[in-house]
Amino acid sequence: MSANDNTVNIRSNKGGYHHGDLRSALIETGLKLLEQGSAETLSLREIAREIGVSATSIYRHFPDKDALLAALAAEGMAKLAREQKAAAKGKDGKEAFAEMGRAYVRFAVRNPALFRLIYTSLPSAADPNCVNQEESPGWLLRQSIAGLAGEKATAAQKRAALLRAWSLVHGLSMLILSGQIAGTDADKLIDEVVSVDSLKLR
Amino acid sequence: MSANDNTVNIRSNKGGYHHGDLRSALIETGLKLLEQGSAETLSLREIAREIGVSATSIYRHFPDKDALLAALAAEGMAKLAREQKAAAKGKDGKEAFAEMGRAYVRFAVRNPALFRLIYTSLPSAADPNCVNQEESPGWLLRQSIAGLAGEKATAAQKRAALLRAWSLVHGLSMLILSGQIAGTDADKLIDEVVSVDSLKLR
DNA sequence: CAAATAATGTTTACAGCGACAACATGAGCG
DNA sequence: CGCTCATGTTGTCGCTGTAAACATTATTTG
Repeated sequence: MSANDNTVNIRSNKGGYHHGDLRSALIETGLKLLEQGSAETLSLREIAREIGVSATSIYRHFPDKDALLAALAAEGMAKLAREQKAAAKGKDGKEAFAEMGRAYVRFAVRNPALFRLIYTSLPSAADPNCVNQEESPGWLLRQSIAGLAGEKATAAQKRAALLRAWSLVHGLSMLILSGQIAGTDADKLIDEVVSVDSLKLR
Repeated sequence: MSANDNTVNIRSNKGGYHHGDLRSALIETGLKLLEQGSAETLSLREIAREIGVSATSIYRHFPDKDALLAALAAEGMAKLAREQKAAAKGKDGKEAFAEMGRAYVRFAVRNPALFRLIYTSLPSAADPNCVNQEESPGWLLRQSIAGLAGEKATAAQKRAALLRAWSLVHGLSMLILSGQIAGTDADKLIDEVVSVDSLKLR
């Protein structure tokens, strides 16, 4: 369920001094604690405590807190991208896009702290070598939109369409998370907003 | 430029023990420091230091840090609403709405930390007695959209139109702030996205 | 296989933070 | 003038992130 999906070659805590796969454990528990609190209330010491390891051991795997948070964000981004793909699987065209949008908002609602973290742009996340590429949610939306925008759409038109689509789902997600949209069912909201007709695609 | 616009009836630090209008000073300096750092990096002690007052004096005016942040957020919300109004002044219909959208995004870009704070929903900001009403940006958008949506639009249609419009500008703002939209001119982005045609208004 | 070396985890320590309690000051009212 | 209470201060606590020095184990190498 976590980290890099290698079936964790740990002996998990064979008995003592060395943990085995602390790095994965850090990310895993980090994500877990993120489910019950924001990224700001998340503390390195709490993670360490949870794992049962000294507070400073973290620094053998990450230069500082931001680096760990960046790793969590990358993990979350991959998870979001996976869910988007899964939601659109089997569909194509308009429906594929709509399903991706739904998956996007649903992810935000179900993982508020993680979602916020993803889009909080710590300095480290702006690294050019970072995951801002193939696996990013924006990329996936781009692909689905590109197919939608029609053959004779210019590059600029496609770009604008992507921008509108992404802004729409992202904005809806954020507004829901910040409690600005009073107690309405999230799923209904998604359908109201993420209807392909609402995007000027061509 | 700050607080509640009352021309600060302070003697500003007449010489000693009592400051005069610490509460306003706290908000003012809080907003100032927010311009060069996030809400998380903002510390009560730093604000106090800046004003030249002891760290704990803050607690004579706010129960805790969240309360001060909530006050800053309220201040920011009012400022945003003011700029929206000003931008739409003299215009009406589609243009009024477009100008409001532009003002919204522009505000976000120019006041990133403050904008984020506004939509961070501290528990205190969820208070029912809070400013979530008339002066809120959402409310203003609602008004302009209501006018746009046509006479025979149902309430549900109007609600959906508002939701789409707000999501669009909010999402664009957030994406820009999080650095997801690579180095393009913000003003151009606004015009690309916030074109009334892109909203399914009727 | 044994010794050197590198990787990983621990202990100790420090400064900065938010917050509480006890105390000091002085403004406003009788 | 003197009381009172709002406002500002000092001292302290437990928490945080993180640096330095040290301990333990894995891994490489002779």
